[in-house]
Amino acid sequence: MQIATWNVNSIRTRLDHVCQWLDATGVDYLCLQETKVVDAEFPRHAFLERGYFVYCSGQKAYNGVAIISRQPLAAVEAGFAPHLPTQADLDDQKRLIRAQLAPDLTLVNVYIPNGGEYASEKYHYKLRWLVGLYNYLQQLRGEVILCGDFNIAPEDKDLFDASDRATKVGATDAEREQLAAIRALGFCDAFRHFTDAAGHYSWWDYRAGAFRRNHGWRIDHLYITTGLKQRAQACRIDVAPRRLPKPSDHAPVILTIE
Amino acid sequence: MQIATWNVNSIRTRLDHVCQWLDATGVDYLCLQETKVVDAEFPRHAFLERGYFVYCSGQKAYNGVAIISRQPLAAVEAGFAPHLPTQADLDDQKRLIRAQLAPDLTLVNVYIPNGGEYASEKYHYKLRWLVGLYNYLQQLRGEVILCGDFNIAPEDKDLFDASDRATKVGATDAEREQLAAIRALGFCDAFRHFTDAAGHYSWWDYRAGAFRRNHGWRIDHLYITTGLKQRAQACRIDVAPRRLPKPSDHAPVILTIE
DNA sequence: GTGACTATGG
DNA sequence: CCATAGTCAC
Repeated sequence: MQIATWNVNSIRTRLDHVCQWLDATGVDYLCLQETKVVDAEFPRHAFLERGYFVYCSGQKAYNGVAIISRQPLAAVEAGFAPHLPTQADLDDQKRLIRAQLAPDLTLVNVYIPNGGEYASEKYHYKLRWLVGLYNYLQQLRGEVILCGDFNIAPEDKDLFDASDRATKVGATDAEREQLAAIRALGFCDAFRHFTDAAGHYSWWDYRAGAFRRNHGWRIDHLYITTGLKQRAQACRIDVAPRRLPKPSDHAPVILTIE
Repeated sequence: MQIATWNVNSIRTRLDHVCQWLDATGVDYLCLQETKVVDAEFPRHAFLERGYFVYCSGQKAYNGVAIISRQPLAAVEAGFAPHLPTQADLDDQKRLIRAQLAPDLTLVNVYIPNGGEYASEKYHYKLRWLVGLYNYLQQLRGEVILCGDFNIAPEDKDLFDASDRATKVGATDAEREQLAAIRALGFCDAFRHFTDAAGHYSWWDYRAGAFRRNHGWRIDHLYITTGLKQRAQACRIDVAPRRLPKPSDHAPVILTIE
């Protein structure tokens, strides 16, 4: 079974790339972020005709998440509110969708805020959102796959240049600590389960030839609860779509579990 | 010798179409309108590497004209001012470029204002501009090829629906009278030299499936002075580029003279 | 409908 | 650098 996460930076603009990639890889579950489209205008047709089911939670212009699945999914819920009505205010931005893959297996797909400038309004919103996510995950039961665009490089080896990281959003202590707290709920970074190597990235800025020079960040992650660790067989980043004309700035990350 | 006129609706966006078309037809002179780019950013390279010379007069976002020529051209001048400094005010918008093709042969490439709504400011500007063009042409000597996007259908058979034409900009009496005055300087509509047939158009609105239904207008013209009439061998509209994906709303018109 | 502009977000 | 929205022009 293959589960992938991909920030597509507009599903309408990237539809051809995503469909070609789905046809080539045949992943079972594809978690998308930054779909940038309201649900009524999500291009479901392309997925339906390939035998996939579409579950999405989007908005105009920004954010938006979706799960594309070979199987129809149960208990699909968007946002925090269904489980944590106290933090329904964080649902104005469409950044979370979850589904039940099996009686004991939940899939959570997140698009964690970018964070803007260090110490800005957006930065604090990102930290607040991470607390919200912590609360949300805490009340889940059973095995969980938590994936998406986290906009956080967990370690210095997960970004090409960790200098000045005290104020480098995506690599600051406060963000990493929030992510560590989430991990402490029982999650394992599936990519790091297989390699310690530096230089593996999932995002490269469009500017300044960042991809060509491999000036990237590993910010797209798949986290798995302990019960899934022994079933995990591989986790890799597929750089190929980032090489295509008019690519997303992110590459998909694929987890294979038996 | 082939001379063509084509409103490309952005030379940067249409560069591939124009180059393919140049390669296929090998026209000697190509007059462009609505290049929508300042001279410094005109994509000359694509033409230079095909053995063409580029002469352009453009501005940001709107208007802009250019002559692409197999031969280097002499006496290239942009706007009215070089010959009629009194109407230099009409040169704020880049709508005219001329060149000497031979000692006795001048090529004038124009992008006549669209005219907006009937009786609007823009409509009156169009009529003023036509007077300016009349004055400009009057002082030229020798044979002249005057071509471009005139935004005027000379006769009712030159548009798909001539009803309500009293207020239909592009087909009003005032515009046609100005065009007739210009023609009376000694010009012949090269296209009409070869056919009287209706239903031949050079522009179709992007909206409402206008092209598919052939709801067009013949507003792109090549006018030739009497001395050139006997040398004219054909004048045709090439509809093929309008069928391509992401086309200009205009088709090129080609005059063949011996 | 298409393109270019400005602004914003990333 | 890329994508979106809103605006304007055609």
